[in-house]
Amino acid sequence: MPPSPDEPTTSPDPSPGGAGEDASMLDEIVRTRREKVAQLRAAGIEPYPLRFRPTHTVPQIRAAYPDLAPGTETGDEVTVAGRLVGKREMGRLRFLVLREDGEDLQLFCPLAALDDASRELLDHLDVGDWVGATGEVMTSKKGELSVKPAQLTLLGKGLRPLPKWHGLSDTEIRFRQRELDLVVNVDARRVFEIRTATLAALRAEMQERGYVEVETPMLHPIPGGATAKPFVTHHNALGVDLFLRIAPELYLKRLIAGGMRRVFEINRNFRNEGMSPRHNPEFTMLESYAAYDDYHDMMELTESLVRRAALDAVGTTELTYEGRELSLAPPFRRVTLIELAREATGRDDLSYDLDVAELRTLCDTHGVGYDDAWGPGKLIVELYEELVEGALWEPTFVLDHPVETSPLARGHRTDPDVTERFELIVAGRELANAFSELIDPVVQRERFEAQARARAAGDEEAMVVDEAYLRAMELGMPPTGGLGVGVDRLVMFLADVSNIRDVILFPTLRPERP
RNA sequence: GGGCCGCUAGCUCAACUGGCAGAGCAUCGGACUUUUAAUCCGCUGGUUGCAGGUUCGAGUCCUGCGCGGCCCA
Repeated sequence: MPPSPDEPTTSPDPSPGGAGEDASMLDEIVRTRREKVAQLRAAGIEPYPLRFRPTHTVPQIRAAYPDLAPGTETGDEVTVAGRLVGKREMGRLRFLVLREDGEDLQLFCPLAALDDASRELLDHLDVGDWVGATGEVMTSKKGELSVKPAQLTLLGKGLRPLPKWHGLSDTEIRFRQRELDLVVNVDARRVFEIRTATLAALRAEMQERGYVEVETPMLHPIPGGATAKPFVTHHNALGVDLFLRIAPELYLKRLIAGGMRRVFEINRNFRNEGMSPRHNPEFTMLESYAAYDDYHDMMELTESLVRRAALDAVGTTELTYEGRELSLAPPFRRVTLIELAREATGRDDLSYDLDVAELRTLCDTHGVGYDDAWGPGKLIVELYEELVEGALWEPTFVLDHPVETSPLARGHRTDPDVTERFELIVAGRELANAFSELIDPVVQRERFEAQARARAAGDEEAMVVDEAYLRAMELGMPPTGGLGVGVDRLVMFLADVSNIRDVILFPTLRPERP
């Protein structure tokens, strides 16, 4: 944005430095703290030192002295560190509160007990600063576990104020400045601890089952492995457009063709579609493939993964989600998609053999919109998704999706209209998707060509023929079971949050334009 | 993309039908040697998201825009 020509050219940085006459409160706070930095340096105290060696973390101290009587002096000397989140002054006695790893520890500071440099520092400390302390572990008269420092060390001076005890509730600031959210809101930290534990649990379960973790490309020459709109990027040296991956599926199956018996990958996928409380443009998937397995094996694997994640991350499979009870304890209900669609429409004769015209009428009856290009399979899936999916609360394996919407799944062993595929629905949302993989390269080529025709007819999400993948299949593939699990959604259930942005540290937002 | 709601001090929030923009906490100055959101005294702090309009007068009403939330597509 060019400056207006009449405006006198000044420093582009509106922050202090110039003499801000009508300084806001924030400007004043920042300026005061910068002055404190200068004063500390003048006193020989470095506000941003190189290193520090605590002997204990705050949680370790709390765990080591679980119940000392009030007024105890242990004689034990420790060195601790953390962020200053509280400061109470009582004349020549000061109380500081250090927070580390989400736990607090009081520093009990009679000025007389401190050396000169520490006293000087104490006069320039603000809530928000990083502080180290060396001293004796003791308890106050009221029994509060404390360290009585002989020495205080400034570890990093903060220039901005911390929101104090009203917390921080502005959702936009929580997402844009996650660091502030993490400092102020204990619950934010809890959610991401659950996320970390969930990822660890998923990896552990896969590794124990003999799956090897691999990394496949994020930059794809053609998008594939799912029906979704991709992000496009450009490689300058090669002079070609590349696509951020919408799914790792095809690369992982090429590894199965290459003889890697069991593989999995946990990483980001990117889909260039609308955003919502349940969709972030980049999201994390666990995808796995196992030679010799079919989708029944994948159901068993899914149940184990979900149970393991719940037990490891929150200690139980019996959750509360959005105020309702939700049990993630296997076994999960199994029911075919066509049965659910029949129940919802009251049409026992519903089948993939029905006329498109009749199915469209049925959609109209139930207020379900459709596209002219859709065949019977897609129309029935739409009926199911609109009328049933959102109402499935307890974990449910919805089985046997039609061929039309499942170009990478193999045909069902007994029913030619459908594939051996399932989606796991929990609380009305798709948590996992799996199939007995299609391993016949001739059939796969036909499926790709059908997709290409749909694409040519205007379906932007339809797949493109992937010759590299077909070549791998033509090398010969063993029977293969494949599974994808939406990690963000799993964490949402475990942490009981409704907005996907609460489980992603830095969710995608429209850029700030101050 | 559409509908609804929100945006006021660093934070959390007030401000009636259009009538002097406020409080608590934080900041700053002072008192205080066992506090726990310490307390007490005093002082600061505003482009009411942005731009325009109506009006004697707009945080409030109208139009457009920005960002966010929820619902829908």
